[in-house]
Amino acid sequence: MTSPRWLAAEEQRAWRAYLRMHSQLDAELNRRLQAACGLSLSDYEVLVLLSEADGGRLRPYELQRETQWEQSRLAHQLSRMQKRGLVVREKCTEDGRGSFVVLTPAGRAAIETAAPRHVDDVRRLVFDGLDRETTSRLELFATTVLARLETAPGNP
Amino acid sequence: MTSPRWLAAEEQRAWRAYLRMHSQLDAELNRRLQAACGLSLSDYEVLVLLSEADGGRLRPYELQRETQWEQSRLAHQLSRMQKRGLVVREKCTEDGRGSFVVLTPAGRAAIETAAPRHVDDVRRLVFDGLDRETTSRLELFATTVLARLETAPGNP
DNA sequence: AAAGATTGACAACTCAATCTTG
DNA sequence: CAAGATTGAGTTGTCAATCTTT
Repeated sequence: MTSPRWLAAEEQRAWRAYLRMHSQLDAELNRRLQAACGLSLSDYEVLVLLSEADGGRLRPYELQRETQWEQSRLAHQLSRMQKRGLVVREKCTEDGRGSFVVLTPAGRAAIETAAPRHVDDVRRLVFDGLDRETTSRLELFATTVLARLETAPGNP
Repeated sequence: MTSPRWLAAEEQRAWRAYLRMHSQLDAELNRRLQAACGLSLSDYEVLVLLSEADGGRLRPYELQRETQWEQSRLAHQLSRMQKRGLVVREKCTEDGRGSFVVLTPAGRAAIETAAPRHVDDVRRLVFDGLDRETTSRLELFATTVLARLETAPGNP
């Protein structure tokens, strides 16, 4: 039995700063998107994927693959968006089990209004402050952790 | 009227990787903490702050300052934790408007069990994969964005 | 009125269960 | 049974309103 391996001082600082930064940034981006366009970041993510897809239509499982959300989270999200008229669901003729999610004109209008604004928020709050080296390290950090998550051993 | 300034390709990649990484990591840390200790990350955060405080007691506004949460989020969180016996609220005699949040023995036991496990998860999923330079850049990234958030201009 | 704090209504997420078709 | 997808119950977070004390 070994005593717990705590984080080194630099790691502690980095971790606490990271946690605080993320929650603040996420909240701020959400507030702005909500205030300016009446969309949440989740709405935005779905709308972006649909707008980039051929015909503005995707199968739910494709959306799930891209977003990496829980299946039921996606279903609830789509139901809410449908109720607000941003998307509609259609039956899939090829596979009777499946369905399609289709961007409505209102949904397309929403994302076209929201995208430039949101990108501008991200640019100003994040990337305008970062040099190339820090940006590239950010990507390295993210991809490194993602790789570790994929091979994640359960708690032994 | 200028056309929107989109993100550069490296920025896009870094941003998308960052978003995906965070949501995956957050979910995984939450699942592990929940499975092993029956605590959420929010519970954990409150318990850490209380356990580091003198007498295991803090005023709600102090918790709010540290967590940077919305006032009502904190109040709801504390009510739930109180219902589960992790904390209790006491009246503040000095200031009739205020109250104290106090760690119970059960709350202290919970954080003492959870902390080493959770730190281990963070170490294994994150820091064991990062070299000193990347860790230091992570802190720089976080503090830079935090600084920008503090001077955040509204959407002009 | 402002500070400290709580409440209620509603929105969003998680987990487990369910339904339908392949 | 497995794949694609949805539903319902319970938890957590947000916003606006409220209450009490300074």
